[in-house]
Amino acid sequence: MTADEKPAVASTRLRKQGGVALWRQIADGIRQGIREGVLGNGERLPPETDLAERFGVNRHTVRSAIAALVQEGVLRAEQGRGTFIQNKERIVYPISKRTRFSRGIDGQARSTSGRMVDCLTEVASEIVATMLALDPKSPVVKLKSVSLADGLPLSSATSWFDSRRFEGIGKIYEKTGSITASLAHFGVEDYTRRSTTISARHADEIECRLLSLAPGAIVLVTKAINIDASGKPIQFSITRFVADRVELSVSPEEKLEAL
Amino acid sequence: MTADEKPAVASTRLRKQGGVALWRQIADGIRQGIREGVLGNGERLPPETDLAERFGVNRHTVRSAIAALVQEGVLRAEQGRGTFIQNKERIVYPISKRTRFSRGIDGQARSTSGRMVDCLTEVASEIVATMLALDPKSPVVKLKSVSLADGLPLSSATSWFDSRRFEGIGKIYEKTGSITASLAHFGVEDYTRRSTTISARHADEIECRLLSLAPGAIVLVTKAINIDASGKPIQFSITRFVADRVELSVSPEEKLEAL
DNA sequence: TTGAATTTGTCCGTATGTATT
DNA sequence: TAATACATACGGACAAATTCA
Repeated sequence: MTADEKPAVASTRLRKQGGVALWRQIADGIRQGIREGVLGNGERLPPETDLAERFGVNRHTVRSAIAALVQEGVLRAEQGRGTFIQNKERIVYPISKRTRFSRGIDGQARSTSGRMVDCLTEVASEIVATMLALDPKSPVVKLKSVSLADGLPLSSATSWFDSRRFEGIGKIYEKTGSITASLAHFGVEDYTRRSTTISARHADEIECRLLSLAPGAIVLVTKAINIDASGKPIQFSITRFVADRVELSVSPEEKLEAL
Repeated sequence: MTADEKPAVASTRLRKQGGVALWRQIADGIRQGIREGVLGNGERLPPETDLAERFGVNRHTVRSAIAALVQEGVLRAEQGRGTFIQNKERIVYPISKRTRFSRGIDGQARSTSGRMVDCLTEVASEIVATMLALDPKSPVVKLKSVSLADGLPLSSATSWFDSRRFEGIGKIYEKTGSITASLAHFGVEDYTRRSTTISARHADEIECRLLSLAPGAIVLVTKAINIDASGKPIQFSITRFVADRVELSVSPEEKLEAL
């Protein structure tokens, strides 16, 4: 280790002041260091023990600060390796009358892919039946999938289809990796989005596992209904986007119609 | 304390098992208790010391679990009072060509109000100038406001307007509490939304203070451009919604046009 | 392949501060 | 004022994952 290496973070010895908790002051210090560009994307933070010594606090106090920044998505901690600055560039995902997954993120990532996680036929819940305008307890196909961009998980989607109209859509999707192509296989030439609702919350355990997220990560949740040319609902889907990697864009129709 | 009070949470003595951290097991236990309705909305959790004893762990271990659930928005901790179950009902906020704040949440809350936080004239940043289609470094009015529903903060918005066209819009907004009314005062009969982008992240310190949020809370961030009848941008705004209280709805135009 | 060093993760115990009741 | 309950900070110990000689 060289003696004159640049200080990764300000090392001003902190003391209780102004009623602001020490761990908050440390978190702010690291956040500022990142904003000022002292620490670039992907770079490694000094070990917790070093930081503790520099700030003149216990290791646990530094850990509280780091934990908060991991929650915010500013840092990423890896056991045995270190703590790193987290890239925050987001892929823009357009939501419009003609929302299509592959079209949406086309060109923004070097590679995109989709993988089916699960597919089964079940009895429609009250919500699903309403969304698909089916009789209560109609059989529906439930299809769960994960999409990746540049090898990293981007979103996880659960879709429901009328089982009588789209029986076996899971197998088609498994082959094509595309909802649009799968629907076309059943004679759906075109479909449009009737409605989308958007909310945000922390990812639960299952989502963390499926999307390789740290506990406490945020997901952007969209619930959407797609309808065919005659206006009949054909797909109800709940998609959980990794909030750190995605920005949704509600664009005017004309732009995408031109495609 | 009565001897036969209902157990607020399962009190199975936990031990290291399956490689799952103790504090995670406890968090899952509490989460499950809420899902199963053992703990209702607003009810108080037993004190940390009690929980620690019941689970057979140190108080800090329980604190880790509670901290995670506070982050998730499941619980709310109040120093000196206790820890409570957090209400999670959301207000639906429609986003469409004719997005209007007051119209949007009308009828979903008993009362709504807006308050101006700050208003000043500044030189447009590169982004703001681009969004408003102004020459670089043009003077712009920056207006910051907070909206409440049923007395609780719902969102905080920062808007920019061309200072030459909308000079003094701050004073009008302060009186009317409505952007639509303020713009009408400057002869803008009608305006529509050109674009909206939506992302989610943790609230920063300033947002936590302004919106009365616990550190670690999530905000849904929308960036929007409104244009007048001739297509000229008149407002660029960044709105931070409290994610626990809001769900955005991208609705087809026809519905709101009918209003 | 092994094993030591490094680094983050979990848990315990204790003490003190601060807000509420 | 006193008791209660959450917040912060310190110290120590060991586990688990990674890296590297």
